[in-house]
Amino acid sequence: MANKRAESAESAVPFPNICNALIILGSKWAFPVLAELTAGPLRFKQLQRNTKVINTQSLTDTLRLLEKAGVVRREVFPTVPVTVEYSLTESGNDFRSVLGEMDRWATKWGAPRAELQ
Amino acid sequence: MANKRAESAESAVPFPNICNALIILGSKWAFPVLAELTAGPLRFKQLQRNTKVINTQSLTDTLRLLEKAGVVRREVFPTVPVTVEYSLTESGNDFRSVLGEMDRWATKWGAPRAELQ
DNA sequence: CCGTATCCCTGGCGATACTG
DNA sequence: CAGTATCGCCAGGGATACGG
Repeated sequence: MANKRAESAESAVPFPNICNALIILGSKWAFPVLAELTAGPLRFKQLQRNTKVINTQSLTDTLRLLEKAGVVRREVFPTVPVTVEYSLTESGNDFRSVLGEMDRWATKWGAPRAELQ
Repeated sequence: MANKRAESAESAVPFPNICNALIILGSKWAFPVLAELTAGPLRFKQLQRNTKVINTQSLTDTLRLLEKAGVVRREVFPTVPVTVEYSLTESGNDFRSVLGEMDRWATKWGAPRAELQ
């Protein structure tokens, strides 16, 4: 077994700053919401319809999370009834490169189970 | 409000193939384990020590998940007592570019809450 | 050393009802 | 329309004990 590290290993984790990104990707609905918003701003109800299954509570939770993470901006327009629009911030837009890389990888390696049993 | 999409939106999700990647990133310990393995093969106990907090059950669950996802390879050496070594597959190694992109993003946008309250 | 087998327990998610 | 307020559930994670 070609393993030098096993005997002398120290826990020096690569990619130390990823935590923020993981918080986003960890939440169940964060990605679908983000994906929807990459195509342009949307309002609450519209997001709810597009992401399909999601219920009110989960959607608001997700949006609050993404706001705190700084990737989504919330704008209120004082119409009657009130209109609220969600859009990506600059960092949110930049996050697309992450999603793009994930997509490239997922496409390249397809269905994993198939070929390696 | 500059929103054309809100009125006519259809749910055509970008990045349709990401699901596999999300399965990996979704599990709590998958990333730390993956991160450890990017530096080289490790044995079970060593992984457990390096990733610190993790317990036996969670670690095995995580490793089985990563095996099924095709990113981790498990090799048994019939020593006494038995030795088991975990390493990244080709797709597992390629996954580093995803982690790298996440790291780049997380580093660039740092601590989110601070500046944009 | 490398796990499997249990049990417990928390928080994320779903569903529903209601307010500004 | 855009949420807040509750409640219940249960899958996933933690701790421990034991087997090959």
